[in-house]
Amino acid sequence: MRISEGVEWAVHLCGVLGVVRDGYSLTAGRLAEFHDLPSDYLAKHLQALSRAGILTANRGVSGGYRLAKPARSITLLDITLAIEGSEPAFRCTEIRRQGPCAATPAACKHICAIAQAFMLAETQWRKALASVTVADIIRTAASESFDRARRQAFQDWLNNAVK
Amino acid sequence: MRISEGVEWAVHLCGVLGVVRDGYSLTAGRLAEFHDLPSDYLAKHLQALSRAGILTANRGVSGGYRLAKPARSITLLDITLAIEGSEPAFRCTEIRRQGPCAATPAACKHICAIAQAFMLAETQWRKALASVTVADIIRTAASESFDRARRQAFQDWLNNAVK
DNA sequence: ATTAACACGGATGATATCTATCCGCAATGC
DNA sequence: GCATTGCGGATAGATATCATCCGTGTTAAT
Repeated sequence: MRISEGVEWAVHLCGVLGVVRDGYSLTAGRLAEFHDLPSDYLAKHLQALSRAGILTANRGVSGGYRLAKPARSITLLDITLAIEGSEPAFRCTEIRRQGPCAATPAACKHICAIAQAFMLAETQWRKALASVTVADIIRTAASESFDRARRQAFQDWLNNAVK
Repeated sequence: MRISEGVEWAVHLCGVLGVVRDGYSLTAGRLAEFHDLPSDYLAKHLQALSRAGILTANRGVSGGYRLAKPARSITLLDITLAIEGSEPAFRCTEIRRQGPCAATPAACKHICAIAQAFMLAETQWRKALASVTVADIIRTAASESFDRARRQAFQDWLNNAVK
């Protein structure tokens, strides 16, 4: 069981887009450059975020991506579901209906207790992710992972990269 | 992101083993038969459960598997970790250290806020799974998925399969 | 002692998913 | 027009999951 790397990329880059001045945007190429990621592949993920309504994309020579809504309104769950899809991690295959003591359709009126438990666990997981927004990430990262020099380098890079 | 089918199989079959009379056991072949699963592949998972101390295995002509501890002491988390391994689903690749504004080692003193959030979500997921035991599953399944006929068929099958 | 039944681990292959790249198309601003 | 960019499809390689087979060691019954 593993979450794809694309989720990590997407959250990081939503954080970057969250500090871009209103009305400006960054291209897929620039976003890839920022964390040295494979540009074409990252583009796929950005397109998924766009389809999910998390980013707004603009085509053409002055195009690029920006957040489709305020950073405080985008949760880690939103991003995760956009990249990974919304199917649950646990997929009940109803094996209770197989074998010599197979449950009859009538006996399967209730959802399997095992599936139930895993679904509940996944709900907890989703709740936790839904409680953290891109704005939260930006705030924490700004105070914990950006010293003076990096903050300056970031601003310089942004000013040059933004369109 | 998906949990392997083996987890579902393992929980179901731990439930079966949980109602076997003390001192008796079931072979991998019998367990596979019960839910019509690929016997050889299931065997791999049973071996993993054995290595994890969830099942006790006995070799030889009258061998087989039984629960290594009471059903109330085996959680869904125990089983999941035994099958899936204990690595977290979210693997931080520290991309903040890459690119033109890479964070210095000093700035990475704190864990990345993103990794932190995903780890916390995963902790919630684990908590939920740790709060459900095989005994709970047996109890719920018995009352919800076993009508009179199936209960009887199950007892008959067990009496014949057990050793 | 021989035999049959069983768990165990390694090796191997098939299938699916993830990662990555490339291409043509459509849209946009100069 | 023309360069730049997002978009989706096609493709291929890498990795993980699913599945099978085989030799070995162990056990109990004959």
